[in-house]
Amino acid sequence: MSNRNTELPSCSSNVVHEEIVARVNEEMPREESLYDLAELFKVFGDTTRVKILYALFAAEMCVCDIAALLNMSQSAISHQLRVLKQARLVKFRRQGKVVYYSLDDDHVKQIFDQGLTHINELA
Amino acid sequence: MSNRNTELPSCSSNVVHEEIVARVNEEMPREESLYDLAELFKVFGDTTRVKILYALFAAEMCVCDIAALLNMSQSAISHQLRVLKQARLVKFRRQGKVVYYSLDDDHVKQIFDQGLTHINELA
DNA sequence: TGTTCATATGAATAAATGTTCATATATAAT
DNA sequence: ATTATATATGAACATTTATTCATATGAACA
Repeated sequence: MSNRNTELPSCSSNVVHEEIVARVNEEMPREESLYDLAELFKVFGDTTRVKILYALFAAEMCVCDIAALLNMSQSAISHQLRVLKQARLVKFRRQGKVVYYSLDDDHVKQIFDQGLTHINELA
Repeated sequence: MSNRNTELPSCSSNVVHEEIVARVNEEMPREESLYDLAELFKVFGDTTRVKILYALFAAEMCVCDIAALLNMSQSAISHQLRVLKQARLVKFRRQGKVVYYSLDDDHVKQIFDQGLTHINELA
């Protein structure tokens, strides 16, 4: 994912609508926000992680429970929980040997619901 | 702790909280919805595509404009527009040699705004 | 102490993905 | 027709990523 900064564009510039490009450029959010946004959605862009988050919408669960629910290995779940943890989407508490995970964010559900709305309207 | 041994996965099942797993399993959306949702977010999970969509929030634009705006090759933009087209997030119209792209969805902006809200509250 | 068990993690592997390069397609103009 | 130009697309390449396997960590308990 490299972004070289060469100078002018690829098309011959009499086709580029300079005013529009300039105006849109003004209205674009900061580069960093766009990057962070893509990073957030990247976390949501995996079936396993989506399933884990939906599971945690319903209840706090231990790693073992989640693995059982999704019929996947403990290791796979643990790796993905780490991703969710790093994105600050889940939190956890330890109780003896067992680690319980739960949601650490209020927006996820809303974002997912919006996404489902979009999907359902396509169908 | 009484426990049947179903032949579920990885951890020894006396730790799995069967009732919780069963209940959560009931509440999970259909497998297909979860898959589609992840696919949708996968589309949002790339900086270039996020930028393109934000650009189209502001105005209808031709491929050349977008390439100029983002300082990227026409080919790269065209490839990504194809992904957005397949996800039915953008539509286009042809006018002579120029193809103009615009948004084909009302939810994207809302989803993105939710995402930005999330990000900003982390900061 | 040593054992057991739930979870975490590093390394390896396979699969997916974004960009570039070269080229094809489609439209307009000469 | 021929040329020019805006866009699309296939192949190649590099990079990222999800899972597995083996093993480490950390807590309870005999």
